[in-house]
Amino acid sequence: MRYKEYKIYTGGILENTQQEINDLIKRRYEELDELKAMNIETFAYKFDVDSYSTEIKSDFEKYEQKDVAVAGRLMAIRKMGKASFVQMQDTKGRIQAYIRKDDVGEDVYKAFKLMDIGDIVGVKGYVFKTKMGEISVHAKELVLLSKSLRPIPIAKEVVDANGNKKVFDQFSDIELRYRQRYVDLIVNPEIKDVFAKRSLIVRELRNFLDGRGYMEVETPVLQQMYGGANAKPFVTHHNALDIPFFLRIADELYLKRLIVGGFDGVYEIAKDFRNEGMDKTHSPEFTMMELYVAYKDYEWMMNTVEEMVEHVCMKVFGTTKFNIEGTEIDFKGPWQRVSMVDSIKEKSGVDIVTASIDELKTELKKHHVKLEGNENRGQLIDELFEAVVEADLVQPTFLYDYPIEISPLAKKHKDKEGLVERFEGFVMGREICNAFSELNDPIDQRERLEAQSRNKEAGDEEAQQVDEDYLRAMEYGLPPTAGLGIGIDRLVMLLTNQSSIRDVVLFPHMKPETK
RNA sequence: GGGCGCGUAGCUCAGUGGUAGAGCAUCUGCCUUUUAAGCAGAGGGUCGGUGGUUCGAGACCACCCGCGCUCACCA
Repeated sequence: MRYKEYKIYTGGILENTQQEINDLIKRRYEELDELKAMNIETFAYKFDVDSYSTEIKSDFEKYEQKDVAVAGRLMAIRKMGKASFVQMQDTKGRIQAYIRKDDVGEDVYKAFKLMDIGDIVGVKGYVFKTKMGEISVHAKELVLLSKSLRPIPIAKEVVDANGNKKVFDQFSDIELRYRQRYVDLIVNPEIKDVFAKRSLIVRELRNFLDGRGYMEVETPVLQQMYGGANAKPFVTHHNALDIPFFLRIADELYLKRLIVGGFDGVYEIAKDFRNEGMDKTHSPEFTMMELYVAYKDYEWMMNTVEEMVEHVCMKVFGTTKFNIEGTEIDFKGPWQRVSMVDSIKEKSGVDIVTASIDELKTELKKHHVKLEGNENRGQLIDELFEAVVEADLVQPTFLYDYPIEISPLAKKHKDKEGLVERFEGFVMGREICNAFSELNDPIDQRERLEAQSRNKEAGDEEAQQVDEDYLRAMEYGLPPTAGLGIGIDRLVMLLTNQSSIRDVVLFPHMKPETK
């Protein structure tokens, strides 16, 4: 790691400190001392902002010669002796301020000379346009709001006549950008848009669901019994009860308990945790939206997903058409619908309804799929689907009717043996949602969970547990119910055209920094 | 976990075995409408870490740490 530790003596504030330090940081601490010696407040309490950079620039006629109060981080300082220009970056963008000794006063200008790129300042003054045509604030007052004690990895940028921004020496080290996202956000402000879009996407999901009358609820993160998905959990310990707790891997079983309890439509948008590997599409904690609606089935849910995604696209982006990694994708419904049986038959010629285990294995071998040897029929079919079909599901597509073995919480198909009423939505070859007609027969459910439990004993670490309380709830009566799960991170990845989950998560997990 | 690649100044990067470099940033001086401001000068390094090869290692070898891509695993 590039993290360094020094112990230095400056005779000042840094005496006997133990922290990352270099000449640039040392210099800033010295400036801090000098400013304090001048009775300058180096960390202020408040500043009343009344205007923002982009608004002043986009509505110049209204602001011209008017007094404004702006605040932001100094991103460029151009000193020309007794007058200077600075670029201030506020939450919306950047604006130039003109600092003239004659206007702000000798003392303030002297203090200004001790300010650095990265410092947060407030400026009060009037709006004008320079000789070169740049809309600026002519400062009458300049105050330091927060002294920055670390050099920020500043890049210079130039905007050409066409409005295209070119950045020089951009802060681009991926590791540092993730580890110090706060710096990334300062110096690469365009990424803020991805997170703003994420926020809007979640808001519009809520608006859609609330508009349908479904109730948002909160269910336990800490669970004595985990379930609702096949995954390895995180384990923690509750001291007072002296028992282990699992961090939830899904909301499903609690939400369906609420359907039992008489809520007809409930949803939750929350973090799930799975103790598995991390890569471009997997994060150990991720955000899931789950929705359960009583008296509906999976076909109804397909329509709902189409409407929901279309709603989000239109509200947030104003269109259903997206260019994702160079491919034109249209989320407008109706989406293509194809059964797993038909899609595999079309791509490989294999009829998974009649094929024997050996035939499935032979076909998988043709596609170079490595098997452990103990896969059941459903798992083999799923493998075959992933090998021959999944990557080709580019435009939004519902794939429906899954093998029963890999769907222990889904209702048996009303007339197709060995299958359940389940679908997943795919875009760009990636799964974006998973849904089914919920299994509401407690006797069937017990058999399925016990089969899972046997798998677990046979070594399947991700098999589900037999949740007796959930089975008890089901015995009281779960109405026919349609359920849905959407991975929010992956949906945001698609809609914002980001190829890594880490680029839609503000603080992605990293291995510890070593000193 | 396997394979490939990367790690040099605050940032972005050169440096193919012989005195550690550039641009920006920083510091000093000049400069009252500049804008990748300019001009003149200066400082700044455990070359990710530990061993090894060599007269000599930033470079070569081994191991370790971190990051990326990819495969495996996996929602």
